[in-house]
Amino acid sequence: MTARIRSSDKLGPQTTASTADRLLAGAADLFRRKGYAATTTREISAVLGIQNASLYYHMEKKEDLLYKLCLVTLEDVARELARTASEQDPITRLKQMIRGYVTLALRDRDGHTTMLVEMRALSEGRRNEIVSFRDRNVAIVRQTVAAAQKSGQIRSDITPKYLTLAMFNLVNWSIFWFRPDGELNAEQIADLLCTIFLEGVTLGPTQKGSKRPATRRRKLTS
Amino acid sequence: MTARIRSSDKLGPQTTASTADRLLAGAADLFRRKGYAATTTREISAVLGIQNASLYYHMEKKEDLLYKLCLVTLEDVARELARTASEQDPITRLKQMIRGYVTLALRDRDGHTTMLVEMRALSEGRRNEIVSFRDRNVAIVRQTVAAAQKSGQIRSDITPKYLTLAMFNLVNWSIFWFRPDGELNAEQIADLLCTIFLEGVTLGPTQKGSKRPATRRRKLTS
DNA sequence: GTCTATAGTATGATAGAC
DNA sequence: GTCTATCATACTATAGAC
Repeated sequence: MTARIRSSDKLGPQTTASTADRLLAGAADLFRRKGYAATTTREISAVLGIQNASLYYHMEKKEDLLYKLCLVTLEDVARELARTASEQDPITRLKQMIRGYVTLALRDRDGHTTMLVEMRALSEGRRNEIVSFRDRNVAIVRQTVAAAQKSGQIRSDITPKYLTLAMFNLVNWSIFWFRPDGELNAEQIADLLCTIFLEGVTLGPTQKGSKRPATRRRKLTS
Repeated sequence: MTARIRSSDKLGPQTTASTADRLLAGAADLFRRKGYAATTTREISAVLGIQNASLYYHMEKKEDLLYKLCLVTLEDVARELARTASEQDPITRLKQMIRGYVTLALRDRDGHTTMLVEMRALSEGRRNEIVSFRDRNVAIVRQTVAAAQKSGQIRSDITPKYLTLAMFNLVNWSIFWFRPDGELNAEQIADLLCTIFLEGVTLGPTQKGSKRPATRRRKLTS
């Protein structure tokens, strides 16, 4: 079982990664930056330093790369969500899910962006498979949202469906603007988005910072 | 000055739209569903019921369609944001901006999705132009966010930059899952997201619905 | 303003040597 | 496992008739 290589992995000078892994990582990088359709197999092979034809020893067709990327990325998400299974308190579990998911997605923007926006380029059968995999992951979050409603920890005037959609809205778009060398790292963005999702941005109508002082006193961004 | 045709516009049976307008609308629809690179000029011409070559009477090259779409979509956004200029109260203005923007984006998903995700396919010069146009729009929102902080209406432990990014996160991703024939219409989604952004999802630590009863009493989704 | 015909190029993929 | 050479196809865009 060899680990996949992500652009975020800081590889040592003499790292040996299998060609299959470097292929997937290189393709993910190009797919995120240029899109799947606009990326040519020649560009992918150039990243590996091999000829276009040599790619076809490692894959059958270009679409295989996209499919595999979607699959392993969704497996990462499923694994991350499963890590929270032991937590009994719904709201604590939801926080763990959000933080874990955001951190994961921002650390592997290539895979997540490709999976989320290039999924449509897959053949119908594979697309259906990937979509239902994604939906299963979303359903796990939604169940936790519903549990947090039942325990009276989060608002119930909005259905779990839309609360969950709003949560993914809030976190997913980050993959488009996050920069690994920016002022905030992945964990900090995760905390920030988690806080906004849970608390919102409004203070009391007139008084400043009087409402939820515990989280309001320390600055979250500089 | 002829109005652009959007897929959301309910055209009467004998509507006459210029070929240029139908071209832009047809391209936007394809670009959103398949992506810019994966959409061929033959598919675009087929939507208009003309031959591939006939397209080139209306444009110079395929990229012109993408450029024009980005431009008119950003002009729509600028116009929508400008409509709030008369409002003096920062938080009220911010609400108007969010509701107006979400409603606009969801009504013209073709244009907004294309602008937001296919922008990268533009030539460098045009892309820079479009990016700075978008950034000017974002800056207008950010100023209002900053004003709402100064007036003590929203939290100041997060910088205007990240509050604004979080806001656009929350609203932009909706273009990917919103369906015009879904259970909630554009205005309802706009209200819902606006509420979550302002209030968050958390209720008090133990007591149910005791915190912000005014907005919590009526159900926002069924 | 749309047509037919086609040029010119780039693409995904294969064949077969090493 | 990678190479050179190349095929077959699809694409954007142009030329010129109507």
